[in-house]
Amino acid sequence: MPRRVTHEGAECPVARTADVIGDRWSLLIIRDAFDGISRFSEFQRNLGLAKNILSSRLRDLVAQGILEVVPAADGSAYREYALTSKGRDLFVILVSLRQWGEDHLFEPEEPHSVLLDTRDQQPLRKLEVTDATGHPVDSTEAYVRKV
Amino acid sequence: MPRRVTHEGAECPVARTADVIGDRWSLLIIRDAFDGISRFSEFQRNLGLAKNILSSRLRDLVAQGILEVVPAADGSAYREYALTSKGRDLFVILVSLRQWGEDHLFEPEEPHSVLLDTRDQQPLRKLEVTDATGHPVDSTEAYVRKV
DNA sequence: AAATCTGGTTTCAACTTGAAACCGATTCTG
DNA sequence: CAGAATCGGTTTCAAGTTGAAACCAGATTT
Repeated sequence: MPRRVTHEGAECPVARTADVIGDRWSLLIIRDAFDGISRFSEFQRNLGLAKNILSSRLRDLVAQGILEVVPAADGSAYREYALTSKGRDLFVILVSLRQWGEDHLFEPEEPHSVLLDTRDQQPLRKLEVTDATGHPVDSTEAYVRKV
Repeated sequence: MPRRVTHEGAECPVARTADVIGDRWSLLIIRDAFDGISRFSEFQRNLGLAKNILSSRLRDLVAQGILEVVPAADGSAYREYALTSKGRDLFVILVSLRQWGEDHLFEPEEPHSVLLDTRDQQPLRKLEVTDATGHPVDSTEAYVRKV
């Protein structure tokens, strides 16, 4: 029986991360959470996904400790979903996805949303992979050492 | 009929990127490609996924311009898959996934593979989101401006 | 008190995934 | 050079996942 393959126990951090957020909806839910979305109905309206799928994804993200359920900020009896510290640390991943998409998935003049620094309203600087001393490193100058 | 929802035309670069690589296998195939894997059978052995799925994912990645088919380096009649320039630009995404996984998905003493700088054998520096002047910015200090 | 909104769960069909069998072309082996 | 093994897939089919829509209980609004 073809159970969903999992990499929970993988020695490769990329594999484990892909296992947790390597799914279109999870990534978009997290993106919306960074944009301040917190209620079930807001996620649903904004993403246009089926409620059962949203329900399942939110449950998974809470189970992973990426989101947590908190009482509604407006004092009502409803619940809200908020990023945990672990979830907020996904920010750099979202930024890397955004920057790659901007560079490779839009036509030169095609408009897209932009992520701006609140202080100066300027776009953020391009992420850069660097070595221990801060010098740029590209993929040919690094290798994975197996555990 | 529930056709696979797509965000090809989304105004949000994160959504478009998630559409292209937001899938467990694609991400792992790309990871392996960075590790120098290039042949169908190598990917299959290394990832342990079904051949039909691998075939389908490779086809998609080639269609997206992330991989390209090239003649085998050993002069045989077989083909190989190589990262394109667009594919190599995914490096920073892989690094961000790796670093988050290292920080949040392993127990303190649990071993995992590490990405090292070829020159000095040291781990790479932690990625940092910064503003236009290079100062660190966290998710609360940035916002998305819709197009 | 009735109507509506919220946050789901259930149901069921279509689609995707995965394992295994199969296959033609290429390469290795004796 | 014949036969065996490897390579790079495709086909088949069952099981799992996704999605739309209906449904529902509790909270809120009118």
